[in-house]
Amino acid sequence: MLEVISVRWIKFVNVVLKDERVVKVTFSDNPFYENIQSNTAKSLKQDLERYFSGEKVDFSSYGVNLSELSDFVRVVLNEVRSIPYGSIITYKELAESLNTSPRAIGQALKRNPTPVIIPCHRVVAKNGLGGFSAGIEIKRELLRLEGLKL
DNA sequence: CTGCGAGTCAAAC
DNA sequence: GTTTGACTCGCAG
Repeated sequence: MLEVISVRWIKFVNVVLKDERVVKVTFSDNPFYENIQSNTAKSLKQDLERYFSGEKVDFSSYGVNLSELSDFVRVVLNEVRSIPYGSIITYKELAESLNTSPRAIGQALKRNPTPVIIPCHRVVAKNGLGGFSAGIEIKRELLRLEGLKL
């Protein structure tokens, strides 16, 4: 069962669900054709709309499908999911808590298929912003939504 | 301030 | 095997 959510923001944010688990999040200039059936998808759409209008929303209760990723990436992304709304951590700090290196963390984050749901934008460089697979301006705006500025 | 080299480690080639 | 980063640190100019 495949479902699609598309909500308007500075760009359209498109979320693809498979069997009520998030498999992919993308950003685009035009909306995706929606297909919303399950209660999970309905509730997620509402949560996304609330989040992008500036409300504090926690996505950690939604299921995510990470089966195509390596073990290392899964471990990193799981750790990232525990970062609370409105707070940030550096690549270095994440690396230290997982006994690896900042660059390896960056590699793993780049492979995050579901930005926002897995809040990889809350991981920043020690001095500055770091990068973002969907574009650095998206990351900056996500942080601003959560009341942070860099 | 800016630039460069080295350390680091998973992924990609 | 070698190269390449969503990084960081230290040390020159």
